[in-house]
Amino acid sequence: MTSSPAEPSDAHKELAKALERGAQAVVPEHGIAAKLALAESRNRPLRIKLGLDPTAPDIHLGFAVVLRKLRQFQNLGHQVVIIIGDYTALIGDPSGRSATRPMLSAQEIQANAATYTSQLSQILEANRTEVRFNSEWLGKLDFASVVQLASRMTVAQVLQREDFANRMAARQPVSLHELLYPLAQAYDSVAIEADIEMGGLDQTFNILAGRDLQREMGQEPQTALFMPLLVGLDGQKKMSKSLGNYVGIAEKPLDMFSKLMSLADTQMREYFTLCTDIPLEEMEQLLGTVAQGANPRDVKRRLAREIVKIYQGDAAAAEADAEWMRIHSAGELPSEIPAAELPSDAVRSGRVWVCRLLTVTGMAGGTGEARRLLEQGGVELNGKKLTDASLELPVEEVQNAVLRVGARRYARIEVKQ
RNA sequence: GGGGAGAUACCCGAGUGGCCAAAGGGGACUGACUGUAAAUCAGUUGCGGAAUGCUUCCGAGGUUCGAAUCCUCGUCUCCCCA
Repeated sequence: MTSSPAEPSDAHKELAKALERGAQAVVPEHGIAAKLALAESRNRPLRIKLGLDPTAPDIHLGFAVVLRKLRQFQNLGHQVVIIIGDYTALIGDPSGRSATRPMLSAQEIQANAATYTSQLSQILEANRTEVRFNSEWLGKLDFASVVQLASRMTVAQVLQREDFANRMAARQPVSLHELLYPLAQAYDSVAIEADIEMGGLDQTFNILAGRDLQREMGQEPQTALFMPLLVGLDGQKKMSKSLGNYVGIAEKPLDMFSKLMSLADTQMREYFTLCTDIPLEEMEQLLGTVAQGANPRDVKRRLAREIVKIYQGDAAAAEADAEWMRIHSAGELPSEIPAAELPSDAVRSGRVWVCRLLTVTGMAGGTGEARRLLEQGGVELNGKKLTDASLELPVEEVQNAVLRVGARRYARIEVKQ
């Protein structure tokens, strides 16, 4: 059954190198080239597996790293198999968690999975993407089959895992059902006959368990392709929506651009590698110019522009760049300033109190905050700094005026009659 | 089934009768600096047209001149033993 796969050619190795761009690890080491050779010798596309937790879907650059990698395989004619872990979500993946995950309700899972599929199409090619729910096969297993499957893995093997080991050591509870998680994920690989499984390093145990189980069940073990987790804009934690350090792929070009420009210089290499298709040699050359004294801002602009281009197109990227320069470098006003309405009941005998102006336009959360912003010198009206919290402005002066709060919040005032 | 610990602002967390609108840290916001950032430094961070003003410390009652702090009941969380 496990006939030795064909020897990879130089061309395979070359392709594998490109596919391994940005990867953190590949197990076994030359597994990608080997799979490419296998695909060619058997004249069939590879099946690349990616398991997704149907929790909160949020397609941001971090998630896009993995999706773009999948797309790369698709471009070579391979088949992507997305597994929505609706059944495993009932267990709750213990990976990287110090506590038991809450179980999701069936409705939550359904709703999340639906949004996933629509979002995936933004990066993946639909006709080379198969979306499967693992309840399809896991739900069919009866207790005897589960027991039999479970017999293929030992408790010691499972407990070896860091998460469990740590929790045991810290006397945190580990529920029995959590021990079944790796087994379930491994069985997914068997069910869909995966050639390659992608995931983060936090998935090491689960993915390698898939290899073991496949071998046990007479299949050729999958190659594991580990992609790093993209560090978010804060430079500290992995990019995630809940941490607020993310860049969504559907954001407005200027927002995307601005967010990317706020990256720390030291994160540029990581973002170039994982979020763009710029050849690595070119990246090195660009980063090299910075070392020689070039303004890192310009290299970062290039980075931001490349990324915006991928999702919003070349024109939008160029526009975002120009706009950003206008605002930040030339210190000019943005070309589009959101309008804010000033309701008539905020006006008293032809005058508006500054604090009211700030709260009513949403620039300050309350009078106290408005006062603070004024006192701290963070408020400008038509380029004139305002600092007096008791100031009453005539309506004529406010109509159509540009209100700026802090470095980047603008509003054009529209007085409602 | 038995025993114990706890719930404080966006988050973590100190406070155990008045000196508490509540320490400290994180985060966020503002300013300075800059290369745009990061880093650093400084300030702010319940509401309030500001006042010896108002509403807060899981919820509901109570004790007291006075409660985040004490008591009762309730809700929820965690730990230990079985």
